[in-house]
Amino acid sequence: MVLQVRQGSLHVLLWQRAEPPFEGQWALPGGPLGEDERLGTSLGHHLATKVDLTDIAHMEQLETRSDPARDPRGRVLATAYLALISAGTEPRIPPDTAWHPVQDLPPTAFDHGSIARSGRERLRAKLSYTNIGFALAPETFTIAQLRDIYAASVGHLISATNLQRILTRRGVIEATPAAAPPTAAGGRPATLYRFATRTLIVTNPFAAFRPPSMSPTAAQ
Amino acid sequence: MVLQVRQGSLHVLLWQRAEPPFEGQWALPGGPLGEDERLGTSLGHHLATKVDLTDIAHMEQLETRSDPARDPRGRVLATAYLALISAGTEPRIPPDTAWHPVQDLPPTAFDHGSIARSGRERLRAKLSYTNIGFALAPETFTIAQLRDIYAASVGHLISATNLQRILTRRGVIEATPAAAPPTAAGGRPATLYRFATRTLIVTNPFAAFRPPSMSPTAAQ
DNA sequence: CCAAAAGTGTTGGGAATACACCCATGC
DNA sequence: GCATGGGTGTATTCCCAACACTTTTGG
Repeated sequence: MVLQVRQGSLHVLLWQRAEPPFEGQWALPGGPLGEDERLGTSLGHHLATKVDLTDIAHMEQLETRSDPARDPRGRVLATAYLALISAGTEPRIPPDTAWHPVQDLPPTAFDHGSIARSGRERLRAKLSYTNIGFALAPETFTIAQLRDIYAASVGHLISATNLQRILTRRGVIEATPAAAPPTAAGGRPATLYRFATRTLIVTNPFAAFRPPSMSPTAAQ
Repeated sequence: MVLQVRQGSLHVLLWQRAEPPFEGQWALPGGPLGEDERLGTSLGHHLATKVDLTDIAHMEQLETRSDPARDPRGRVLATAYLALISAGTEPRIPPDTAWHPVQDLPPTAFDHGSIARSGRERLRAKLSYTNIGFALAPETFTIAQLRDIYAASVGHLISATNLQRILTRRGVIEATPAAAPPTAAGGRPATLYRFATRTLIVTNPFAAFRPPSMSPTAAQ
């Protein structure tokens, strides 16, 4: 499943089925596994060829669905992946695909609605203890932009003030020398930030049960 | 993969292969998926019939491995599961299987060593933000016993004092009226505790980015 | 009475929220 | 100057680790 923050809310790319089963309903892009492929590279090929998606900022495996009744044509196993695209990039997509808000899905084929919701949960959880936001944000961004991306992904308001402090204290984002000019309405120019690393890193490993005498200063 | 805390450390149940490939090396128990089964029930059947395991306290899916070279005989997809057994139960197991400490594995077949380590990581993480300890602990237990189980699973010392406070504050464990008698060396009798619920519950959902004005008191 | 084990009180620090306040720009 | 948006200072709260201290048993 491909997720992107668009117009202030989290969207998933869906493909409208032209044939039964589930004709006319919306499905996640994907396809059968090639004989000598891994699941991840297979999905990469399907996304590139079918929906012309090549600029995926992060991809990870979600879960494998195995209900024998999930496909009326017979047993089909499906391994779902989470793929993220940075806000602002506008991939060319075929006419039978469209972006849909995850919190307001159209009728979906198979168990794809449930997969989309579980992918959203995975993203929401990882935003709070990893740097996975790098895959949703553009190369550089203002804190206000990043706050909107986080808010759209987790589904509730986020304080820009605290977001900046949390992510800088953890070393997830860093300021660049550049600044974004204010709009016509005025206002102070916003510092442009970037993610310190653009590969997935767990930044908040221990919610509790820290090892003894692993003081936060020693953790540096 | 079946995990249990035994003799103060986390063990995994392995089966010694009698035939090539990987003859003599140790593999995770499992087997092919039946035509009309789900992955989870299939694994349940394999564990029950092959290694006589029926008392699994918790099971969840880990990940699906798809490297075309992971099995020299040809392409085999494998979906790994994490299955936990309560400490103290002693399942009958066939003679060609044995418990091995996860931190000191024998030579393993396929990618099963890597799967075992990733399962341990999943368990370690979930211990800190869910009640998953219910699946490793017996029905009732003293805090000292629970501390040993947690320490074996996460791999470092745990303070019984703080463990008790954290888990009771979160409502994960609760005291029973009963107490365990002290040993011959004396000492105050230990209160017996139990897990409030014995199904998986996320108890620490927000490591950061809590919704606004969701005060911890209002969260009750 | 003493050793041993369990449990409670208490202190200190780090992290996160909330909010007041200051900064820099356009008009 | 004033509105607007960006950023910092700071108080409060909560959570957790650490450790001292009390409780309850066996010998």
